[in-house]
Amino acid sequence: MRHEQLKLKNQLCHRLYMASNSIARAYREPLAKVNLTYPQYVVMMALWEQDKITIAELIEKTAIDGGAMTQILKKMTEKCLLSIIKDEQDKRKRVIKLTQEGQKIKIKAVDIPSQIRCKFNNVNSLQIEQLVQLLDLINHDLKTDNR
Amino acid sequence: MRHEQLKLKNQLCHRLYMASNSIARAYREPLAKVNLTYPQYVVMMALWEQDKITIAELIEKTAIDGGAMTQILKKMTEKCLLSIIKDEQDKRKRVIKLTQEGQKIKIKAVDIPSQIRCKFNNVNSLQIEQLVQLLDLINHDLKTDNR
DNA sequence: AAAAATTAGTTTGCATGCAAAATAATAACG
DNA sequence: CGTTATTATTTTGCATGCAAACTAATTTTT
Repeated sequence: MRHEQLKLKNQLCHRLYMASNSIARAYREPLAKVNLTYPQYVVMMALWEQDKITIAELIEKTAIDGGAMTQILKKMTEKCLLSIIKDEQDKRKRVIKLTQEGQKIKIKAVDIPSQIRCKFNNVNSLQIEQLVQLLDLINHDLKTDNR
Repeated sequence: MRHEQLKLKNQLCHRLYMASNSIARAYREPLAKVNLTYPQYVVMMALWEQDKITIAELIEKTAIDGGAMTQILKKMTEKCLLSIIKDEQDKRKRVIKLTQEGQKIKIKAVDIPSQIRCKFNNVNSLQIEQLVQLLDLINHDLKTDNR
């Protein structure tokens, strides 16, 4: 029966909506201690993995919206976490580079993911692994679709 | 090794972030045809399930932020989808009631979830079921924590 | 080489999500 | 019964997510 599908509790999208919001909320407090918002943290993680990358590459890695990225990078520049350098070869491009301050914060932020994971009392590692794989399938299907 | 955890592709939160955003994006186009945003649609689904409920109950069911809810309901009132009625017993409370227009839209919106599900070419029903169950575990652990 | 198309980023406007402060009304308490 | 605490909602301020329009620089066409 189609109306059964319309119930909120049967909707994958609503589960994702809640899970995504509540995980972001869980990150908020620990991230506040290092003065970062969640998307800013995502940018930091991308740069800790690979520094000196283009804004376009950063958008690709983080899946953060381009318009939002401009604002996020501006604020992070003001906090002296990174600097935005013009590319001399291609003057349209800009390269993002962590400052020493930005590199140092990594030490404080390394433990945050495991702190969050501690909150999952009723979810074991195997289940998290399954969850990640299933989300990958979803992400893959929707990525190829949205174009 | 702890630094391995910091990689974006190993982070549950980032998968959720991407999946939640891309599902919401997938809903955008079909919802635009019935002139609804995603959170507005969530409110509609809650009301189709049970009409004439309190704002607090609506917040509970939808997990939408209270501050946002006020704005969402205001816009939906302007679109004549629902009306906000003062509760005479307890004048702090307000009851939300669908208009005829709001009830009618259900017919057009019933098929949207299955339209989205069609996009999951590489995910079968069993996997979606698993995903929903795992997300429930996450949501449960984080809900009991965030208080 | 000049026009057209494409690419990299930025800006703008609208709709949340969220924390915190503010309101209004009801319940609790001494 | 009047003061205090609690509850239901709203308001405010900040940080995105997203679509669409816009700018600047580079590449492709003709």
